[in-house]
Amino acid sequence: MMARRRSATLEGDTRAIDDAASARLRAAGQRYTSQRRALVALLAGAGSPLPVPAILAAGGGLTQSSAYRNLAVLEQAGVVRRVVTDEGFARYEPGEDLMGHHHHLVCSKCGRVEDVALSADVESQLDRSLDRLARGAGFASVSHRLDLIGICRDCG
Amino acid sequence: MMARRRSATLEGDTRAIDDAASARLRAAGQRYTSQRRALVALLAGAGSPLPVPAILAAGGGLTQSSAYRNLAVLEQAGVVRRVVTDEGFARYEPGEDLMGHHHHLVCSKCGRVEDVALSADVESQLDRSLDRLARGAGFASVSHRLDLIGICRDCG
DNA sequence: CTTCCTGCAAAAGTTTTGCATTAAC
DNA sequence: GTTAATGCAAAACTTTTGCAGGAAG
Repeated sequence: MMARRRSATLEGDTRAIDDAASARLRAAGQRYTSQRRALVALLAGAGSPLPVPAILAAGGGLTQSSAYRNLAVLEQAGVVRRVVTDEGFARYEPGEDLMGHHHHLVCSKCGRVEDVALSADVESQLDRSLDRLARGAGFASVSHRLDLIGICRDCG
Repeated sequence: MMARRRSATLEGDTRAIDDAASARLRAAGQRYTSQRRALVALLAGAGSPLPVPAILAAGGGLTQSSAYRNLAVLEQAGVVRRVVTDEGFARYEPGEDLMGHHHHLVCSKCGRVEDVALSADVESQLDRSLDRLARGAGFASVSHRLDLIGICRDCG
């Protein structure tokens, strides 16, 4: 079955994500330590962006300060992405090009966050519209962040 | 010239926004004090969402705690909206139905935020797609938040 | 006069930083 | 061996809360 949609990204492939992370950190002059490896594996397997407390609770045995420091390094290397919601704290997920471009369904009651993808044609039409809009406003090299806010099945 | 696009919202009309704010606060059992009036006027005239330090610096003479408390009250009454970016602090703007539905152009270098609107047809097609997507995931009553991230003319 | 709002001060929460120690290359 | 990563503790920062005094209805 080759029905899985083709993609230029590494999607759920943990091994490939690990390799990419290694290469990018090396390129950035950073070491790929076991803590960082564990962080990347945890985020890659999570299916939704994780807040720092959840990362600490996952048992990797890392300190709060190391978590923040390593996440910052991984973010700068383009391996992870910092996701903000209106919860008052940040969440982290693998970078766009590792996970594939996607959006978030956010429950406004419980804060639950789920990954979702837009269909390719809607996404590309949106991209074109946003590009035009941004150019008109003098903004360059535009990406976008689209979140859906609603009530999840458990809270509804 | 009446070329200004028709809209069901109050858009830039400060007087109408003030009246609406008054009505909503009364309906919520809250008073429309001079501080709150000043807050609403400030946000309505700003053209982009303001962080609390900027609100304090605007000279209204209000305290930090009063600013946060009043913004929370105004948010619950549906008069203002709390906007989160990845800056580590929140910004505030007049509520959607007062300002009109719009999005934000965010400069990833300097943090500058500008209001922009999508064309009506792109917006409505997007709405339909997102509704379908959310329903499929079991989410109800969905709104969306779309930000464009790029480099502004001053930073480019 | 009763209720809510305001200011001041302290607390709570997340994230950052300093410094000595340990691990990676 | 040299350089960078880690743990612990303290600090910085945004936001929230307690409480006494003051304004609004």
